[in-house]
Amino acid sequence: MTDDDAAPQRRRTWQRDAVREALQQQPGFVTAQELHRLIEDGGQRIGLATVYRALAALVDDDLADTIRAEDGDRYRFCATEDHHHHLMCRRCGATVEITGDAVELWAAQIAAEHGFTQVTHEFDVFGLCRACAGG
Amino acid sequence: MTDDDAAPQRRRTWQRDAVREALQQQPGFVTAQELHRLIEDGGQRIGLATVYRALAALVDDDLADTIRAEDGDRYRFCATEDHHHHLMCRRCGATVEITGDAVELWAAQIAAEHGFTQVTHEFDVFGLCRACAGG
DNA sequence: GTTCATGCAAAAAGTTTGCATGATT
DNA sequence: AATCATGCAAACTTTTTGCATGAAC
Repeated sequence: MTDDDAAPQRRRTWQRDAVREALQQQPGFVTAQELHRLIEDGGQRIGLATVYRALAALVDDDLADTIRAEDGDRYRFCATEDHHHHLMCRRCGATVEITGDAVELWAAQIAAEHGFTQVTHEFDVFGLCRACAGG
Repeated sequence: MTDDDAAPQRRRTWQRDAVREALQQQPGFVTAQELHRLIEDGGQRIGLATVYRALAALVDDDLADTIRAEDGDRYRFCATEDHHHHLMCRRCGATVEITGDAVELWAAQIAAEHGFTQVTHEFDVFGLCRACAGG
């Protein structure tokens, strides 16, 4: 049960700050590459690998959230520390964060019943938002 | 509203049959590569690209379903079987089908609350099964 | 001064595509 | 005979990693 929570002594660099800030400024989900372009368009030169590493660190620290999209993994700043899920519009990408303790518990229970450990789960709801469905 | 349902005249080949059959025999989600290996292990030589193309055709014909996993896109045969979810071992791939009316209802309710329509959802639980957790 | 982060380029990993050959209708 | 599918390899995309340099502690 050795947690890999052994906080690996995170150093503050302007690159990491830039990634976090750029991520926070985004309303929705962005890919690492989009974020990289955003930062460079802002006049700061930064390596793509650094963006990936910074994002991985943020996710590891539960400060960012990730989902897998068609064009790659998308990240979003996520101050809420709880695990939560998303309701996303298939058409315009509008996203609503949803939390559901019931589902968390249910997933854990199902897993336990079957003897599974180190459980994670993915739960996302897709649909058409009112605006996009709009007649 | 022009659907791209212009069925492009699909020809029957043993490769396409093999892919469909192999997919149907899998209880859970499989990657194209896993499917490719399964077919070849079954004694039939088939190109990986062919497996990808066959899967794309099945998805296009609504005969298969896809989700994005850590190790790539995973497919499952999806002929009108009722909606259910999976508990899958990250290590050995053992899969348990789980049903949860509560979650179905909850998803629908959340979506409705936010004015979303034409709702679908993905819910899968991943963990280590007892055997793989071993020790 | 030590340790960790950066940046680049190369490597992985998964998927798609071009093209000549072969199979299906 | 005319198409469409296959197979291979090469191209592509996204993400990760090795390693030398540079920054943070």
